[in-house]
Amino acid sequence: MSKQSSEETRDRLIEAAAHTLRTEGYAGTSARTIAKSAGCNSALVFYHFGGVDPLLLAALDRSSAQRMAAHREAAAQARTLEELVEAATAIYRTDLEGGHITLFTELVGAGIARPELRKEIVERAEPWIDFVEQTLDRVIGGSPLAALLPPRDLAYAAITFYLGVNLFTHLDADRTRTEALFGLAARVAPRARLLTLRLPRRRER
Amino acid sequence: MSKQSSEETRDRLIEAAAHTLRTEGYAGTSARTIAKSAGCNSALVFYHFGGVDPLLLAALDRSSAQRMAAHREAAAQARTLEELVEAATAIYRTDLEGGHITLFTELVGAGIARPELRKEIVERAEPWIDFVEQTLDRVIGGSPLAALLPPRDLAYAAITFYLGVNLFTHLDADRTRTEALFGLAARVAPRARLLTLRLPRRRER
Amino acid sequence: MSKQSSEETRDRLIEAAAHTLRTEGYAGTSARTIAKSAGCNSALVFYHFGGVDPLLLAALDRSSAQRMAAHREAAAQARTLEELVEAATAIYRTDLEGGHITLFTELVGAGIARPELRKEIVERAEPWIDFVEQTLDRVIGGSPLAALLPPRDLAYAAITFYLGVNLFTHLDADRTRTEALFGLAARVAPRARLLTLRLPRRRER
Amino acid sequence: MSKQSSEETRDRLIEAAAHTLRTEGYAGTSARTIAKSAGCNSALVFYHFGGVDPLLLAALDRSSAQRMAAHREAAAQARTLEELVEAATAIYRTDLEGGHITLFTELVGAGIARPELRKEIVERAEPWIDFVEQTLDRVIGGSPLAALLPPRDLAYAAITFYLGVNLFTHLDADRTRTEALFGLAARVAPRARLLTLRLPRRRER
DNA sequence: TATGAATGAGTTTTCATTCAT
DNA sequence: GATGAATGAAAACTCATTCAT
Repeated sequence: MSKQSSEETRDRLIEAAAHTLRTEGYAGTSARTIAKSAGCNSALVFYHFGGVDPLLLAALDRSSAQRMAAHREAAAQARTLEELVEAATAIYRTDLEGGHITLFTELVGAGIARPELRKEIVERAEPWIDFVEQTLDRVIGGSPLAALLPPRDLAYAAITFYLGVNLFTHLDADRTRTEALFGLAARVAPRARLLTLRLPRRRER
Repeated sequence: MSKQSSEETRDRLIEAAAHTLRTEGYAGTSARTIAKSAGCNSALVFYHFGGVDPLLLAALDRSSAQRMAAHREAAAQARTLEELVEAATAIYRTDLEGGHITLFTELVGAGIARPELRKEIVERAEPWIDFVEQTLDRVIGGSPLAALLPPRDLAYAAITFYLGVNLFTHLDADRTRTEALFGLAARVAPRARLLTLRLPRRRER
Repeated sequence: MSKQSSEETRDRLIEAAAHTLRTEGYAGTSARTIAKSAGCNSALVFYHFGGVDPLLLAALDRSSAQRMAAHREAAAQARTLEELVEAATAIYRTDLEGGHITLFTELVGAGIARPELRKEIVERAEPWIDFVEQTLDRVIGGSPLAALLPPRDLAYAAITFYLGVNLFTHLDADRTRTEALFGLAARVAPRARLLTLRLPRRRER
Repeated sequence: MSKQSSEETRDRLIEAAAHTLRTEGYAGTSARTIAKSAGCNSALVFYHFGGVDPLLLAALDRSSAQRMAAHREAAAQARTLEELVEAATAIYRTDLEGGHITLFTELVGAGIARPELRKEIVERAEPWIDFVEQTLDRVIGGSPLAALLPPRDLAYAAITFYLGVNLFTHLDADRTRTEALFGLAARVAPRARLLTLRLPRRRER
């Protein structure tokens, strides 16, 4: 019926995969449901991507690429830890509205139960850890704080935390709780450098 | 063939469910695989528990009850934030070795894609948030630190973080990274009260 | 818990079977659903009756016995064909309200698909054919009408018709249609004897 | 293994469904038994028809279409009520031999216990009521008999009766009884117009 | 008499995947 | 490139039935 370019079909499938994953969840996402949403035959999922999971990973990659470009720019503006927390908060809200969190979390959830997926997911987290590390290094690198909290570890902590936040946001309908976490971070960030002061002898408690 | 007490069979099924979930993941866990592992007929899963998910939740409940008892005791020993971080680190290691993290994380992962499960999982997280809050309240309640970091919010942060840690531990084979996070916490904890000092005017960066 | 007499339990099961059949239909009637409604263990269905179908037949027998007693009395009042049609109409309405039609029709429907049941059902129709035949014989026996329409055949026709009526009443929500059938019979009955007049030569149509 | 045209497979499935329903009854008719009889995979029942019941209804529709075409022609030949009864008798015998009665009655029986099926079955009875009404209207319309026995009501009575006949034929192995019913009708039909004569005063009985 | 545990066979349904066209 | 037919495996779940107690 339709003589479309390969590229266009792949594109439609990726969009449909992302959409289905976001609206139906991984459990409701199959070659058929994706294909129906894309308006094409489900065999194309295998023809173009080799399977359902590779297609979903392609959707994740597209989502990640978009976010990475946008977030890199946003993070580049931050000069202090406070600004960085502000940026992270904005990033979280953008990700949430854009459905990226849902997309990502659904795949993480699926990966938990499927070793093949697991590997792919973890690989795709590395660039983000690097990104956060580089950003932290730029902002606090060389400072006494960086000596106490090495950017690499801090990056890993941030990503781990963000993963938990994503999960909770997804599981729990109550958004105020996750928002409170960013509020907490905003209150701590400007004080973080205090952590590097000389520690007075502690009075017995 | 052999008529056993209900309790014993239920017990075997719960153990088998936990074991299957830990070794095969949620994707490999079905009434059949559980029953095979328990050495009984798969219809018993429905007879005794009404379905697969209720059985898995029963397994989670058993795991949670055991952990809650043990961890409550461990946490009760902690008098300072440092000791609390130490306790949390020990808890994490115990949970990891005991397979509790895998069990819990598999169910969280499954819950992501299944709204019915989601509800149950979130409900089962509440007692843990309460537990952490109470513990924090006992240790830092009334201090200036508690004013900056309200135990309720901190508890939520801790659980969120722990959730992220569980996930990463489960996804990523490399355990040194998660261990590093606890090391970070151990270095920060004794300095946390510095955060409450008066903030000197910041030099322009 | 309850030490009841065998008779009482059988009774409760029979009532429960009738009730379940009426409200849930044969498809929703199993040893378990009946037992639950009777408030006893489903194994008792087999202990007391040997299976689900024998129990349902027992329920049918009880229903039939009640109806036969009542209907025999009602039919005995009828002296003419008109009165007999009136009585039949009343019987239909009573059966409908009493749930007998549902009970019977559900079993007939089940019997259609199950040869073992079929036999039992047919056997249980015989006394009714006899009853109708006897009644017709009393009312029109010896008359010219009986020569044209032998009571035995007429009885079989009536039962067949009643079976069809039961079925349609059960399948079709619109009761006015079946009511119209009885209206038709009421109009024909007083004229039936006209059928026995000498047939005039027919004009070509 | 072998890729055939959709039409051919659908056809085989419909034939197999009709055959299974006729020989095994609704209780013995499942996606598996049908597919085995059709020599194909049982998933095709769902692929092509969406379920077992839709397939069975398709089989009924095919059977009905064939019968409607043939019976319409046969009924069109009848000019008098006698001829109509003859035609109906022939129709009954044809339906019986062709297995249509079994097919239809099995589905009616199944519909009794299944509300979803019920609706479909009743809908499929309407065209037959219309057909009988039209035929009666053509044959006795405008006559005094039609005033006494309105074709619409008579059609409903005929279908109800035929339903009962189908049922009894199906339940009871003894065909002579149902044959006797048609004999009865054959004797009454030529006399039916007598019903419209003026009713003489009845002697007290 | 009554119970509840247990079983095996059966059901519908969905899925990833392959393949001829 | 794209389609629709086909397949086999697997899922959750229900049922009649048996049996030790």
